[in-house]
Amino acid sequence: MNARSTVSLVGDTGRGNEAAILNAALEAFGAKGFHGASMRDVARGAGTSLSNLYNYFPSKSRLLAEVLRHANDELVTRLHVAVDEAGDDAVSRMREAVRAYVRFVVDHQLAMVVSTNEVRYLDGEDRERLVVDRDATQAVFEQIVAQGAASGEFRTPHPADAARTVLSGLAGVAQWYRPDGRLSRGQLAEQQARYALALLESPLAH
Amino acid sequence: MNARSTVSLVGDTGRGNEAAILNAALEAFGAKGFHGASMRDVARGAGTSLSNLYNYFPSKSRLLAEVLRHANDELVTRLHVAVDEAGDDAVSRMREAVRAYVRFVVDHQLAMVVSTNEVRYLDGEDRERLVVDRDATQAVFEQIVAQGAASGEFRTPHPADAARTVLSGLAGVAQWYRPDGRLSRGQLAEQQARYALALLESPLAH
Amino acid sequence: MNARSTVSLVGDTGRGNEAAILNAALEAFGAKGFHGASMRDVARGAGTSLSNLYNYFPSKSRLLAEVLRHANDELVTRLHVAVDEAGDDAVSRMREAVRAYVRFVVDHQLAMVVSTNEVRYLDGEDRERLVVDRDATQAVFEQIVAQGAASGEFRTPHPADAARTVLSGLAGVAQWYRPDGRLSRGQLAEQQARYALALLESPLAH
Amino acid sequence: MNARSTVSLVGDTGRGNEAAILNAALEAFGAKGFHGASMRDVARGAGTSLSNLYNYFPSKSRLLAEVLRHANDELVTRLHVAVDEAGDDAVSRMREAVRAYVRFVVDHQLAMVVSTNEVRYLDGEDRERLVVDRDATQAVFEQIVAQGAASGEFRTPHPADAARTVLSGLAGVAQWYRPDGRLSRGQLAEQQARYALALLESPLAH
DNA sequence: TATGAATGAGCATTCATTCAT
DNA sequence: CATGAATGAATGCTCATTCAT
Repeated sequence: MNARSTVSLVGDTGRGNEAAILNAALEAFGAKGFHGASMRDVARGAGTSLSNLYNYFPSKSRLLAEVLRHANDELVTRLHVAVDEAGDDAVSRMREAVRAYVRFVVDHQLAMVVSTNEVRYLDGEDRERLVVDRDATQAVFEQIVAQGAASGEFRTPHPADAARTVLSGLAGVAQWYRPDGRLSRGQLAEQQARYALALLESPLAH
Repeated sequence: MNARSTVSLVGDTGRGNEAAILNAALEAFGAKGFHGASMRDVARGAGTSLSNLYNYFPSKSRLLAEVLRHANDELVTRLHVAVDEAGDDAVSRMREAVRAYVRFVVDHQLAMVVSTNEVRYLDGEDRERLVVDRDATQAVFEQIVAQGAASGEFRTPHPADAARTVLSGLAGVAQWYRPDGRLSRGQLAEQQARYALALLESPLAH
Repeated sequence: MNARSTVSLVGDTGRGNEAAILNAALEAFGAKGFHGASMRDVARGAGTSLSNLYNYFPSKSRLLAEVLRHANDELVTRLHVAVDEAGDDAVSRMREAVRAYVRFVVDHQLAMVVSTNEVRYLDGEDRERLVVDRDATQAVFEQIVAQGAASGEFRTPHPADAARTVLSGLAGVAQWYRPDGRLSRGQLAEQQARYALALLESPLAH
Repeated sequence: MNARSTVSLVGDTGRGNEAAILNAALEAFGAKGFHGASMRDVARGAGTSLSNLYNYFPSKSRLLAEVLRHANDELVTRLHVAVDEAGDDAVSRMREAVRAYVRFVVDHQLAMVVSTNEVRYLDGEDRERLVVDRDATQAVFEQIVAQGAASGEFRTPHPADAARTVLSGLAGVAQWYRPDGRLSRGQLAEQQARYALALLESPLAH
């Protein structure tokens, strides 16, 4: 009941082996880390030749950047859909945001882990771009917290700090989650939502 | 007022260059990651020759293990002192535990970051030993949460899950903390304590 | 008249630098021994880069194994041709076998020396394979001795022991032979044949 | 009946750890070859520290030289004793020489193997000295063969060549001998003596 | 004698990347 | 797009040797 076969992060891009390479890179970076994984590892995983990698990505670093971009895009998309479909109050919106985040972590744990652990190895320009994209996610949460603080739904002071702490906890899920764990995907999402709302000192939450 | 010059994690061990090597390794692994940093980097940082490193540690992997062991020992020691000196109620104990943890993160952020990011590169045996040691820390938090749940101080269900989430958030601090940030060390500790108690649904906490 | 420029052991294999690498390895291992010669020595001798060696052979040990395999193949081939072309009696067959062996030693002394001295450094699996191949050579001699013993051509008891001793002496030739020595290739072969037949106690031999 | 526990080549020299070091070096060079064995291996085997080795021998190369010198001294001594105690005729003398040689091979196989395989790694001067010492051994055999050729006991022409071939075969014994083999030490010696005399075309030998 | 710490050179091997085809 | 061969730089690690004690 609990099982959920992880699905490839990147679907066919309409460009030959591109998706296979990106997914193999995700796998390799996830298993051995950016510096621990070699381009040969990636090529082997993608079922293509080493040199062919360079027909798609000009460098290992750019390959990592693309992997992380795809991961972040997927997360952001899910987040926006969830928040848009939620009710108007901050509690509902936060609950849906947390749920969506947790579901992403469960569906694409490896992508989440790699995103967390390997950003630091991005080249300057790519790093900055990703930081900006990540800030968008953070902004979603901050805005909800701020809304709740204004409406009295959340009593925590310093909305930005609190939002960051909530996100820290959510990102942390990827580090310990195991698909065969006690909680189902839905239960895990529910639990994390409760933690978030409690942390934000929502008087109605429990 | 906010500044606090980070102090070496490892003090003189009474064995030649050992402390210098451990501290240089921490620095190097922190800056470039385990696989990104070379033994030459470590040697340079320690002011000794590459080959001399191997008179102290038989491999890069064992060097990492020793760095992480020292870091964890320091954290565990601080934690136990803090909890022992706290009052008897769960709220006080949790507050002190969180404060001690945050102070460790601030004092030894690099050690904390490396501990979080590079454990995965430990060899089998070393990995297991560290996991055991880490579980001791987790046990401290779990026990406090369980105590609070029993006494009614915390209303959160599933003490173990909640404790893990609190710890996730605290470990996360090391990833974004900057010494020149808005909050002083004490304020940061206070804030995190509040988040933790709120998350645990302590009715008296705020 | 005596000179005979040693010819490369390995001819073009149709795969880029492979033959050049094998021959350079033979030269290097012969000059400095397996552990005394470095892959850099081999690369230099083959006129290619160090790293390119690994596009052909996955390790120094496997490179040695291939060198020895080529050497043994050549010896075995020559031996079989010689014995097949000899008369039916044991004396003729032994004489031709010894002659062929000696000619191989003279033509590929280095290969012979390396085969003798460096087998021990082969990895388990490669070692076993070569031992099997070598046993084939020994079997050729044993069988001839056995035939001669049965027909009365050789009066030595224990054909297997005698065959081994003959082979020991032949292999020993590679250790002291000098191309500028007193005896020509043919004379040397003749002399060794006489020694072998005498050792086997062939009444007609002299 | 066949067993004969190999005894240390070098007995106490009256100089601290010297004998232990020499024997450990023999063991190490025998197991891994001169370049494959490290001074650390030798130190470990001798139960002393790495640096202490240099109080006894100024270099690895000189250590090898001393090992080989001790081995050759023992062989030469045994050989001279055997020949001196033999009768006056060439056949008896040759038989005793071969017997003594074989017994040395059996008693100190490792020393024999190392002598054969690692001489080539000796430094110029040490190499020359050992070659001279070895020539003494060869001279013993040559002289016996020459005597036998003169007296008609041996009918082989070219005494020097024949002597060399006999010695080649004897040295070869060390490469294949196993203490648990079919033949006892005495039987092996007898067999080799028969081979030698046959090779030398001694009409009375069989 | 004996040791532990130190070192510079060297080792086999792997790396990301390039290029001719 | 795809490949196999090629390369220079780097990697973790070991080496014989030295030296202060």
